[in-house]
Amino acid sequence: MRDEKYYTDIEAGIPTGQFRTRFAPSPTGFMHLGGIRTALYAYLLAKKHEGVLVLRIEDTDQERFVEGATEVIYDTLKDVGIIYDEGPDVGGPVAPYVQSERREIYQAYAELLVSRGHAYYCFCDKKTLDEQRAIHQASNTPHKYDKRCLSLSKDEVANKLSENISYVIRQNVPNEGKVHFDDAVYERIEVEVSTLEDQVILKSDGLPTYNFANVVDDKLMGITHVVRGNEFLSSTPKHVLLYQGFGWDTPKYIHVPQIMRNSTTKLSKRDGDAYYGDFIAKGYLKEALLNYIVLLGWNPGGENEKFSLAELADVFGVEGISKSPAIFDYQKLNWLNGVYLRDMTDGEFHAAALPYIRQTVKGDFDTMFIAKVLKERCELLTDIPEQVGFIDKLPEYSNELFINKKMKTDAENSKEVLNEILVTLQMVSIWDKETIHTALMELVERLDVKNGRVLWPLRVALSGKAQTPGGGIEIAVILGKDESIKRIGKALEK
RNA sequence: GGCCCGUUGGUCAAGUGGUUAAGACACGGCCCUUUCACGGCUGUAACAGGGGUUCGAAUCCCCUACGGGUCACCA
Repeated sequence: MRDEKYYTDIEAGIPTGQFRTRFAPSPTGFMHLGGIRTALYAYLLAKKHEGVLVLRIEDTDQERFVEGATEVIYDTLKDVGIIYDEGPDVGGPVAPYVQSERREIYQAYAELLVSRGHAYYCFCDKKTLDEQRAIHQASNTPHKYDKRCLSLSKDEVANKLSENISYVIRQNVPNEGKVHFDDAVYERIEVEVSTLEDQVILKSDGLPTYNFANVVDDKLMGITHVVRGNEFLSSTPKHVLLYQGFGWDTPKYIHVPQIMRNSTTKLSKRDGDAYYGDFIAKGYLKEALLNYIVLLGWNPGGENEKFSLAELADVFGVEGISKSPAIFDYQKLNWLNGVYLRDMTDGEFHAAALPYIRQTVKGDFDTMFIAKVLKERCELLTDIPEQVGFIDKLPEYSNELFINKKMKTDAENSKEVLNEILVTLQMVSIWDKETIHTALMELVERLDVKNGRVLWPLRVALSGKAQTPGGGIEIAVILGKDESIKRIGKALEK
């Protein structure tokens, strides 16, 4: 048994008087969208309160260890702009920030809890426990550990320990009474302790379970506000009991609702919609993704929905967090992504779009101009290659495309008009938007028809598509005079 | 199954005893010297159900239904 000084030495470093929150992911190799949102909320609250965000790596499950997984966490947070003030790679006053490096601390605190009667050694092996569980499952009665090891005498425990029998330490939950805590989102939650089990707090490998490490670390790291997913709502009463056992105050809890794929299922790895990387690969801008995510489960109050990270730090607050789960809506994400794209300058958009344009456009074309007309009609960068595919090579198309009810065009009158267009364009000497526009508008006037009668056939002849970035005139500019005339001639052959 | 949480239009959601029940996405219509898109205007569409409390309930209470979470030596 360690003396009091041991504990006071550890606790001496606890920062006080500041708003401290943390993001505590397990290194699985991927960053779940829900996790990023939790991190974001924590970050924003820390910013708002001029506090500190701590990054803590929860790697107490050795079986799940994944090489390079912590780097994924660092990189993703850095990538989206969530800056933490303390963490394994940046240090801080309450290091280490990786749980596997804190095993002595957990062991010491587990022993402290045992000495106070709030925890006890348990020597039951897995087989015994599995059997018990099976019995309860068969009879459909709720399973709870029966506390049999609690009745072991001090000597019995000492003997077993000296015999090196494998053991765990369990929390000793009182037999009756209630526990409650106040959540910033869910308000007061109260449960009967009789519904709680004597959970394992220290595993036989000497490492703590999540529920224990979490409490010890949050206390020792001076965490004042805990932001986490609401899947932890049910285990929070057990945490509260642990705090009480130590004689510590509980932090403020802020449980946030889940992000769902649909009303019954969560976002999943299988559908490729759970991880940050999935979305970046699909062509989403991280700013748009982050902005969308923050809106899932939080309402800004006003009409504005587009926020930069800096703006969010200002307007974000727990009052706006909702209780019910939010369903992830691709349509709205796409829309928001499009908003971000359109808000770029032409230069920025060109830079972002160029790699995608170049996937299908290999020829010598004015990519700056292409990007300009593309910007207004693009929601996802990954849509671009298909959108501009016709530029290099006219795709096969059906004459049906010339038929457009609204434009009052059909195969016959398109043919007539295209002949006129051909003649008109051949006379255009300066091949730019203005000149072509003027020439064609004169044609429209001379034929005494609506614009669409002329421009729709032009678009189809030049692109072989009904939907294109830019209108007929713009496409003509992109393609150049020779190619444009060639394509119109081709259309006339059809 | 026990315990905990949730339920306003297809989706995100405002709303905290008296509102014509916001707004956004999506969808439809109209407009905009070119389809689509962008932009503008406009339309369709909701308080899960049932009991209370109250002069008056989306708002407070109870029940039911549905959905989610949790009940591991995972986090």
